[in-house]
Amino acid sequence: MTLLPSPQQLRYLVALAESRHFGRAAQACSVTQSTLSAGLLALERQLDTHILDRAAGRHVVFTPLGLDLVDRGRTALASLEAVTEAAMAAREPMGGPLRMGVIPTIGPFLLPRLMPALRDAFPRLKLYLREDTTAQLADRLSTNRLDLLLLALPCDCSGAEAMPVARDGFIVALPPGHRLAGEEQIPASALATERLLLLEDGHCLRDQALAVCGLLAGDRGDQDGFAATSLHTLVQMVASGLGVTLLPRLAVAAGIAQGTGLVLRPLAGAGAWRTLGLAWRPNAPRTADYRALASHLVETCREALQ
Amino acid sequence: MTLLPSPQQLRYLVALAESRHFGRAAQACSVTQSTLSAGLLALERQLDTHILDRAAGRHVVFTPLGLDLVDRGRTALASLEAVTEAAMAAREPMGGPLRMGVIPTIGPFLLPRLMPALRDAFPRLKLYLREDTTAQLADRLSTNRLDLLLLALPCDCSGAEAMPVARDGFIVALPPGHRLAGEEQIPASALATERLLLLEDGHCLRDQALAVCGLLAGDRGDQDGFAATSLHTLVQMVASGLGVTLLPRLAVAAGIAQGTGLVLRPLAGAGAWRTLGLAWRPNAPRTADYRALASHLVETCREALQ
DNA sequence: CAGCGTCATCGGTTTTCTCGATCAAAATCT
DNA sequence: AGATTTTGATCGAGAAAACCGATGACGCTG
Repeated sequence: MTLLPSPQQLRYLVALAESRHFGRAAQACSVTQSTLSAGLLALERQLDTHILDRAAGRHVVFTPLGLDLVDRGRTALASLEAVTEAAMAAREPMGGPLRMGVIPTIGPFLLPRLMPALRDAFPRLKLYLREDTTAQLADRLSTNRLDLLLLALPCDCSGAEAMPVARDGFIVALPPGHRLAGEEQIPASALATERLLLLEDGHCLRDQALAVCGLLAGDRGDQDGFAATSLHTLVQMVASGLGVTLLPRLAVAAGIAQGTGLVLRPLAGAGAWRTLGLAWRPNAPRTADYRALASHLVETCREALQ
Repeated sequence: MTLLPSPQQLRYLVALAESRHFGRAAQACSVTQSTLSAGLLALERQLDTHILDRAAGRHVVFTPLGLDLVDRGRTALASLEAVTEAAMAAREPMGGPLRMGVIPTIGPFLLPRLMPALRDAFPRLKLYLREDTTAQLADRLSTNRLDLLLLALPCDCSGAEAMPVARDGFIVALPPGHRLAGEEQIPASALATERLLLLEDGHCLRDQALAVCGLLAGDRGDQDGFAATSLHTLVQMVASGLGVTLLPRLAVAAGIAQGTGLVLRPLAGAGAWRTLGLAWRPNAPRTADYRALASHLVETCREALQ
């Protein structure tokens, strides 16, 4: 039988990798520096390898193998945690802390509605939130720093399991008095000749808006070099007559354009929406919780979209 | 900080799941029965759950959660092993034991050549072999019971990383005096009217042979209910005039048809071959070794195919 | 009902883990 | 340069955990 590294030692290892400082790493592990030092030395002795380059002056320097081991240690710890988490989840559903990532074009408009509903439904649920772009969230999901993502599907989170929860329609936002303001609905083709304002690169809404207009990403290169950093600034830009844009109905329903005088018209056409959904690691210990959360989200989204 | 299960406890858990007997499980873990029993109780206490259904009379019965935890424990142990293995692999490349799976239409013809070459090149390598069908091997790869597969690509080992090592051409095997025996090469179309003998279902060579003849699996349903269980029996069947077949060049080069009087002609056409390759789990601790092995295989295959 | 097989429990021993204190070396300050 | 501080390694002692052998409890079997 192989000699396995102890979870403790792995904790020391990854803590050291994160702080690059024995004392602080020890503090993070709630042990003394001597304990952490001895633990790491024991690990090196057990594996019969050098994890740290102790010749390298003052600072903590990992060997190439050391960095590899840090990575593997992290995943090993995560899989150990999955065992206890699965047990906890079975003992009391929706119990422990849940780290959820949300994209900025959903979060501010759905969460204010979602959170109270969840507090009522699952009083013991502790929901930690992080707002970031799809790519960033996907990275954090795959590296076990997030448990659950709320974003637009399909997302290229390799290997993730996803579940759709709602269709979010696109709304065309026009400055007051715009030539299209008279229409009930606006077909995507009518936007081809308009100056279409978009979020800056990295926001999935940008690509989805372009796609629904039949354009490729990069096709339309922010002619004036101005892209908005949030839906709120985007709305302001439209209001100052710089152009038109597409907003998610969710944001409109949450009142993003209130008081701006903008003209809001649904985008016409069959595919004039994007899919919102949850994504998580397959084999995650609490998939049952996630599915329950998803069905709650379906309800909340329906309400939020009127 | 979460309380993690100890690797020891997880070992006890999976050992018990495998033997369903405390005494034998303890023996497998090289501890006494009392130790294993106490360890499992401690685990149940730590996780505050019931893993075993102790009301269930005589035999060891797991709760549903218990079975889930066994599974998660297995993967957690595997990821811990990956840490030590990565260290060992870095210390001495091609060092430790390597569990390789091979399909039956490659193994018997390539391994006799491969093994001596590997022994020379990597004297410290300990290669454990298992011969089985692609599906079985893929299952064992994904459940960490095998490290490396030698098979025909593409294989549907979900999530596996693969590397091609050779093209193995198809050879048409005809009974002596067959009407096609005069040809230099035989086009796939000429086989459409022949009685094509194949391996039984489950062997990938069967599907590949059908595909290269432009037939779908199931198209040709072993009309007489007879399918061979190995290439050797297949050769015997052709020799007794029951029909014709396709053999991998590798098998022919290894002399599978020697002494049978069979007429052997290359199959003509651009796609008249299949790809042999290695497959392994991505993030496996010894991918460097696997790649080195792959390049050795390229050489051995070239030689084996003349 | 006696005997056997199986798992849980108990006391004692060995091993491992951890702490506080101390040391040596490098970095920083004076 | 010399003193001081910072940082990681080391040491001895105490605490905790793992393990073993023996024993107990319970159900199954003959």
